Amino acid sequence: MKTTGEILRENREKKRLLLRQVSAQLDIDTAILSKIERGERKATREQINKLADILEINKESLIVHYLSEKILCELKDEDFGIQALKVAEETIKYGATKNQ
Amino acid sequence: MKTTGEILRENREKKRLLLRQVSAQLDIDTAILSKIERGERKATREQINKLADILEINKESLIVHYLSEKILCELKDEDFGIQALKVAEETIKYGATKNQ
DNA sequence: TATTTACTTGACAGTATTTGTCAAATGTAA
DNA sequence: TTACATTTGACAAATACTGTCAAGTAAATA
Repeated sequence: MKTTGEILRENREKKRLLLRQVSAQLDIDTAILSKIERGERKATREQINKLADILEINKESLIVHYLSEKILCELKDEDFGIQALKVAEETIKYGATKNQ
Repeated sequence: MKTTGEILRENREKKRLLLRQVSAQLDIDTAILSKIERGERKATREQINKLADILEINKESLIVHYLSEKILCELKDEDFGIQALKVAEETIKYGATKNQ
């Protein structure tokens, strides 16, 4: 599966936009956006929203991509990651949010 | 479903241990353990390991509980949380780890 | 070849969040 | 009352996050 960064870069290039142009709209330095696209940094949740608008990417698909990448990163060294995901999924479905 | 904190407290009381005794083994103040049990703070990953040992709780079940709670907390305000979980699950199953 | 332009890299700074201590407050039982 | 367990909240230290900046690379072009 493509990384979020890859999707962002592909879509930016498809629109013929420069890092400079997009990062200006995000109000950050080009350096950060460059790193985000190459996977060296993570975008913030807010930046993802803006990027979907700027690059005209379907919001749901971008967000789902971003979130699942974040979750996978958190579980990458865990032996019981899949089990945890399943429990989390069941809990959401069941409706019991019960968060802090 | 029970919270991680509830499980920890139940098991500590089952073993007739005081906060003081357990927190000493964790090398933290009782205040923190108290907060962890009441869900006011999260345990660290390392503390969860130690707690499973100290309280003789099945490691897999405690870890799964802890991780899924963490994930749910992260997704609590997300509209597409379930979708993200499913994608994450598929990605893990598929074997493509591809993390940063 | 020298300039220009886009992007990349790494050192660094400011801020936010996490993780903890401590002391005082509360609750409870002897 | 005293003693002990737990809770609470103010605070401090450590860590992680988010960004800037300036110098570097690479490719196109005057």
